Amino acid sequence: MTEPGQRRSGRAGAATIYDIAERAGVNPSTVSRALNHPGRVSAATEARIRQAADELDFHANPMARALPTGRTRTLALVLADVTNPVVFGLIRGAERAAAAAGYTLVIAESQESGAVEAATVERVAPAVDGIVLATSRLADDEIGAIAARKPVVTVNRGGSASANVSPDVEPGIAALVAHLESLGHRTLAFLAGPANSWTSTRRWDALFAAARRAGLHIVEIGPNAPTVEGGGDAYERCEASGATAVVAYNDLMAMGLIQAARAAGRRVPEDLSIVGFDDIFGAALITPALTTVRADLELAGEHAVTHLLALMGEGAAPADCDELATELVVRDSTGPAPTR
Amino acid sequence: MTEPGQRRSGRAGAATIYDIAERAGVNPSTVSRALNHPGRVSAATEARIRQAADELDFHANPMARALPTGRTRTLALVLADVTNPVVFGLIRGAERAAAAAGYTLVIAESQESGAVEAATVERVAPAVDGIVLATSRLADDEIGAIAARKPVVTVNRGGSASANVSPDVEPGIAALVAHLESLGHRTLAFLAGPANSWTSTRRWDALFAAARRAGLHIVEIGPNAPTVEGGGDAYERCEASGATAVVAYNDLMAMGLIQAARAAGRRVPEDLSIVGFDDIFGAALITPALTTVRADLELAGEHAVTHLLALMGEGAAPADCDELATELVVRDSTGPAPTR
DNA sequence: ACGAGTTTGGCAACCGGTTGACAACGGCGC
DNA sequence: GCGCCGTTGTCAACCGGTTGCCAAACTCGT
Repeated sequence: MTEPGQRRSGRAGAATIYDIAERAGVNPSTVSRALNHPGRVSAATEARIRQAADELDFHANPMARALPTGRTRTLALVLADVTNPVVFGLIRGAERAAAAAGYTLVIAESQESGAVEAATVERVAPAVDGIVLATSRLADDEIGAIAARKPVVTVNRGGSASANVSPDVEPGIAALVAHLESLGHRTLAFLAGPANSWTSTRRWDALFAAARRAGLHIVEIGPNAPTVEGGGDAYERCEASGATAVVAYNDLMAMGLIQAARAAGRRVPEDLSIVGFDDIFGAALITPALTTVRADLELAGEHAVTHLLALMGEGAAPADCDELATELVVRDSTGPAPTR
Repeated sequence: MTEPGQRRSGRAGAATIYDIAERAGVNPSTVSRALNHPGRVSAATEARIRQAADELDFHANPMARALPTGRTRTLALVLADVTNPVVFGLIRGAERAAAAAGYTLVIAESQESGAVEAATVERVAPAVDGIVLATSRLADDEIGAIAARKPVVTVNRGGSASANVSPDVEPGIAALVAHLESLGHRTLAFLAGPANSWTSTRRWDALFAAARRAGLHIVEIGPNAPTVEGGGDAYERCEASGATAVVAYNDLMAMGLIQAARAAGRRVPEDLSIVGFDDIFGAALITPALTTVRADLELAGEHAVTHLLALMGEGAAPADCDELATELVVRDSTGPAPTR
C-alpha cells in the first residue's frame, strides 16, 4: 500500500514546512506558527521544529508566503537614470535601510521618461509592498493614482499626492548667494534642468528669491538635458546672458559647462564662476574643482525607505528631516567677479 | 438562496482571473488558458475574455503565478559596491537586457565582503530565477554551491564553477605596454587591488606577461583597497619602487594616485605616468585626464543577462564575446619617461 | 443520420505557506 | 472526582494562479 499524503518526497528542491512537519512529527501549521509566532507553541515543540528546520536548511518560500499575506517584503526604487552619479547615494542609503528592515530592494529605471516610468511602475507595483519614486517625471495625478494602490514616497518631488522627502535647498542656496555676492558678482544665471523637473523648479525658485533679496540680477536659461552634454550645449547662451556666475541645475551640467568654457578659451573662475548642485563623485576631481551645493542623498534614500516602512505600518517615521539640509561646498570653480 | 462560489465579491484589490471568469461567463481555468496559451481556446471566447480583462484592468499576480510554476521572472544582480562608478554600465546593460526579456532586475550589494555576499545571495536566491554575480568575493566552491541551485553567471570572475563573462584584457594591455614602451618607460609598477580579486590577478598576470615579452621591468604593489583612498595611500610605495609608470588596478585608484602625486609636488605625466582600468565616469574629467584601459561594461552586463537567460532555457546564448575586447584610451596622464 | 475525430471548456488538484476555529489536553481549585 | 480555564496542536479553508485529464460539443466524411 502506498503512503497517503506524501508530497513530492525525495524531490531535489528546497525544504518546505511539510518536510519539517514530518521530521518533527507535527502538523505543518504548527511549523508555521512555531517559526512566525513565538510563544504560540510550547518551547519544547518549537525547539524541535527549529532544529528540524536547521537540519533541512529551511528557507520559507517568499512567493508562497506572499500569496496569503499579500506582503512580499520587497520595495521598489524607481530612478530616472541609474548611471547618473547623483543616484548612487540614494541607492546605497535606500539599500541599507531596506536590508536593515529585512526588505529586498528592486531598482527600476525610467530613463528620464514619464511614459517609461509609468510602465515600469505598472510592471513592478504588483510585486512590491511599497515604492520610492526618485526624481519622478510623473504628473501629480499619476503619482496620486499609484499612491492610492501602494504606499509611495517620493524623493525630490514635492506635491500633496504623496509623502515626500527632499533635501532642504534653502540653507545651501542662501550660503551660495552670500558667497557669490561677497565675490562681487552682480548678475547670475541659472542653467535649468528638464522642463518638468520639480527639483529644477525648486532650485530656481529658491535661488531667484535669494538673489532678489540680495539685490542681484538673475536670469534663467533652459530647459536643458541634465547631463554633461546638456551643460556644454548651453555654454553660448550663458555667455550671451552677461552673467559673471552661472549656477547649473546639477553637477553634471556644471561639469559640461566648465569643459565647454575652457574649450572656448575662457578661464574658470577668473572669467566665469560656475556652481553645481549635489556634490557628485567627480566634482572634486575636475579642474577646477567644482563649488557645489551638497545634499546628503544617502541619508535621503535612507529616510525615504524609513518613511515608506512607516507608511506601511512598520516602524516609526524618521524623526525630523533637519539633517537633510544642504550645504555649500566651496572649491575652485568660483572666484571674484571679473572687473568690466 | 446565496450564490455559491462567490469569492470576495466587491473587495477593493486588484482584479483576478475569477472576476474575469465571472464577467465573461467562463471558468477561471479558461481565462488562464486564453491569456497564456494563445490558440488553446476559441477566438471568440478569447476575445470576450481579453475584453473583460481590459475592462477590469487585469494584471496577473506575479506571486500567485510563481507559486505553481516556480518561475518569478526576476533576476538578481549582486555587486560588491553600488557606488563604484565601474558598475553603472553593468547595471544599465543588465537592466536593459532583463527588461527586454520581460524580467525584473533586483540589485543587491555585498559591500566588498564575502560573508555579506553569501548572506545576500542566500536571502535573494529563493525569489529569483537566476543570479548575476559581478566581481564576486566568493570562493569557487561557494559559487559552485549557488550554481547548483540556481542558474548563475559571473562577471569578471573566472573559474569553472559557473558560466562567466569578462572583458578580454589582452588587447588593451598589449596596447598599453606598447604605448608605455614607445614613451621610453623601462620600469613599470602595478598597483594591485584587493587580495582576493580575480580581476586584479588577471590584470596583473596579463600585464606581467606583456611587460616581460617587451623586456620591461615590472613590480607589483599591493594589495590595496580598490578606492580613491586606496590609490592615494599607495603613492609612497610607488615612488619607492623606482617605476616611471604606474598601472593601477582601476581608475578609482589611479585617480587617488594622481591626487597624491600632485599633492606631493610631482607632475603627472612629466615625472610619473599613471594609467587606470575601466574608463569610468570622471576619468576624462580629472586633470590630467586619465589614460585608461576601457572595457564596455554595459555590454558585459547585457551579455551576462543574455547568457543567464540562455542558461534558463530562454533565448539563445549571445553570439561571441569578441565585442568585449578592451581598448586603450590614451589621454593626458601618460607621457615620455623622465630622463634620469 | 451516424460514428470518428477534433475542438473547446470545466473540474479539481496543486504550488507552499497563513490563519481562524476548534478540540484535546493538562492543571487547578473546590 | 468534577468542572473550568488556559495552553497547545490540528483541521481546513484560502491566497490566485496553472495544468492534467476528461467530457461535452462540434466538425466532417460517408
